Amino acid sequence: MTGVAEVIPIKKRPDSLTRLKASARKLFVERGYHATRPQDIARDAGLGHGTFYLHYPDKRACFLAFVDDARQELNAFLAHARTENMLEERIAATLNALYEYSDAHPGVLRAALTDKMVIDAEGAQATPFLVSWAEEWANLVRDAAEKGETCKSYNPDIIGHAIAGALHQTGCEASRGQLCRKQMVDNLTRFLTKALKAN
Amino acid sequence: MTGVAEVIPIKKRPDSLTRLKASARKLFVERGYHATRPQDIARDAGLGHGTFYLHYPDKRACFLAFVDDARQELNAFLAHARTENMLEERIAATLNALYEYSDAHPGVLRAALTDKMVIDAEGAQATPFLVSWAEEWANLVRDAAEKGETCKSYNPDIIGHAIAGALHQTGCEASRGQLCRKQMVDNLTRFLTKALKAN
Amino acid sequence: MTGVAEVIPIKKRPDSLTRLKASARKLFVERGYHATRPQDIARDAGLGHGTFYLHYPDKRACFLAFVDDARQELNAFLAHARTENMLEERIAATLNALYEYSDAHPGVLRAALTDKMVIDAEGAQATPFLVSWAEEWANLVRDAAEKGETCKSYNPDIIGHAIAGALHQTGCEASRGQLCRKQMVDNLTRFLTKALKAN
Amino acid sequence: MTGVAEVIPIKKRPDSLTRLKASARKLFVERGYHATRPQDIARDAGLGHGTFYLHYPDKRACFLAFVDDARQELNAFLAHARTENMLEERIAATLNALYEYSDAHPGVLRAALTDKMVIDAEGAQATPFLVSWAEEWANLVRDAAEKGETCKSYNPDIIGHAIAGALHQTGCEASRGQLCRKQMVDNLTRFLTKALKAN
DNA sequence: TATGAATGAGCATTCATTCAT
DNA sequence: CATGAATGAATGCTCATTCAT
Repeated sequence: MTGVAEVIPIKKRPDSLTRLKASARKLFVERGYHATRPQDIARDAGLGHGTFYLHYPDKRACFLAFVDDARQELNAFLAHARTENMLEERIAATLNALYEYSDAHPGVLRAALTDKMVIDAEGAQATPFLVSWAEEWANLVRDAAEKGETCKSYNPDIIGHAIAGALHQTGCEASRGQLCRKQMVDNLTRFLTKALKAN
Repeated sequence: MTGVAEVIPIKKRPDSLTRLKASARKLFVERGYHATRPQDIARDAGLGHGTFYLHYPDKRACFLAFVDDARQELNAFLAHARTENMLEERIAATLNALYEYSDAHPGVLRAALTDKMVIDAEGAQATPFLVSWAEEWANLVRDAAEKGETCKSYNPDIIGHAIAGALHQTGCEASRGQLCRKQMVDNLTRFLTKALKAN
Repeated sequence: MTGVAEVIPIKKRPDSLTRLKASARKLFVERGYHATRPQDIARDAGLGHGTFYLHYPDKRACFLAFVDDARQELNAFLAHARTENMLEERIAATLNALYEYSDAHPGVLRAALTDKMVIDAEGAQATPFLVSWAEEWANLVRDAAEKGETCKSYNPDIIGHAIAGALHQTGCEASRGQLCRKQMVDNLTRFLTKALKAN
Repeated sequence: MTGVAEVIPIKKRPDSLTRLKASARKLFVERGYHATRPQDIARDAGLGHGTFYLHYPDKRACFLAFVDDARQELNAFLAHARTENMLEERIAATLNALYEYSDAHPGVLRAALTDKMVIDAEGAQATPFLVSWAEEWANLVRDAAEKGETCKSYNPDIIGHAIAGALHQTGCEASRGQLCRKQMVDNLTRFLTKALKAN
């Protein structure tokens, strides 16, 4: 009530974009792209639905922004996993980071990995999330091969896609609570390490 | 009017359901679920759009029927692969069958594997295609483990999902023409065999 | 009630397009383009608003069709006026036909002559109604000049526009009931004849 | 804070109303009434869009003010034309003034003469621009008739509307650059003079 | 069995206007 | 005076589905 007190809530309440983002994420995860109306997002954020269009040109852009945010968030989680040295450690660290993210943001990856054809039969999402993910695994495989840690006769691109797909699918099942997290990391680490390692 | 008369036009033209199925498949593959209207399917089949509802209660049922047909078709392709004895042979045979099917029906798997949330936020597809596929791989892993061909410490369900996901993702990329079919079968066979085999 | 009776109402009731056209005309005349919603037109026609889009791709097309119908209708009225020989007679006949049409369809010309910028800031109506009208008067002036009936030093295009504008404006006022029809035809006939005639 | 201090920034920059007026005119001319949003006007004027409502109660009022300004501006142009004595001179002077204004403010007349129904299906614009214009011509005709310069058997109101319409329509075409200005004044002066003069 | 005109709930989006700062 | 985030009624249009023929 005094001038002094007013200093404290520097950011009194999250601004509308922040709230829209949170609501968009929540609803895209819960209901999927097609079952979520811009109006629902705005209402969930406690805003009039005109406000939605103050921040996004259209619904598609909002979804794409959600995907991009998820991508960056996940990258932050995965970043420290890349510092590991040994292949097996790197795989384990990556899987752990991945499932940590999944736990922290249940369903987000599943929603964000939605095939772009679902959103827009024509449009071109810069690089579909899964593809960029596959590329990262391909690089990991390539690097390891150069270091002699990995069987050299693999085509890294193919293996990259295979790994990305395996993780996506197990992740989806995990997010439906069908599979035990700990076991999953353990099994997949051993599975991938065994498949990849040099000898 | 008599049975005799009916013999003549032995099989003039495929009946309407058959034609609807073909058109539905074509359009679901080309455009995806949401961008395909019942009307488009009927028109593509050369039928009035009321006829669509003579054969399907609604659009969702039509899509589900399409998925189910694809599942059965694929199973027929995969059937003889199960007769192989050795793990590696079975894996190679399965992959070959899978990609043969993909070649014969480009895009069908991709479309049929559409996440059910895309179709219907609430509804429960009996068993999602990918899940049933994962189960089959889980069984293969379980069987092989019993025979001592496979590392016994894997949880077959987890590994089943991982394999299904890997195949789905590589299959999608293949259907976009990004990866070479032959190399893919070779790489994946070696990758999976190495990951699975006992020692 | 008998089969015989059923032959009589060959066209039982006007089909939906006919009714939409009538309602569109009525509402465009009464309220103008912007204050008329496709839904209003359909409702006025006793149809669901989806039906509107069975017949027109959009509201603009419906308006343009209305304008075109009016143009053709008016042309039919004007047709016999062209058979007259002497300039003064032709002018008088044209004016009479014009105001007959205006009486038969009050407000239609006013609405149909709506500047295209009002409908669509960008779009290009083939030939705006008033312009095509101006061209007809330009031709009349040109013909008369060749026959020596008219002062030859006029630029027919300019004069054509001037006459079209004069008739449009007087027609608008007439349709608001401000000016007496008979007097108007008489005054304008004399005015135009005097302005045009050779000597 | 004192009157003295206020003298210094004599007229730093046009005040906001002036700038709004200029932007409103520009945009109403370029895009028409319906395609111009209050927000566009304010932004074009370099002002926040709340400011618009400090000066006008609503968009309609702004448009009406634009029309009124144009009317007064044009009157100033036409004023000296009224001082001419002979009918033909007065007509020529008026036309010249009119087209001078059109050149100085291209498109303004066209926009300002927008039929009031376009702005507001119900509302009553005090006196539509074209009507007041027609009245002025009617007065000119009446005056000339009293002086014996003009054929007395015309109804001045009808002729006034006819002339106003003719000038409007030719003006529109001129503003689209279809007709030559000089020729237009010459042709119309002769046309009107011939039509009006006593004998 | 086949048709396609008709339907209207529903959707994405716009825009004139308000009001707290 | 000035601002611009916020609003929500309103709009043009789509599409899964029905039903009279």
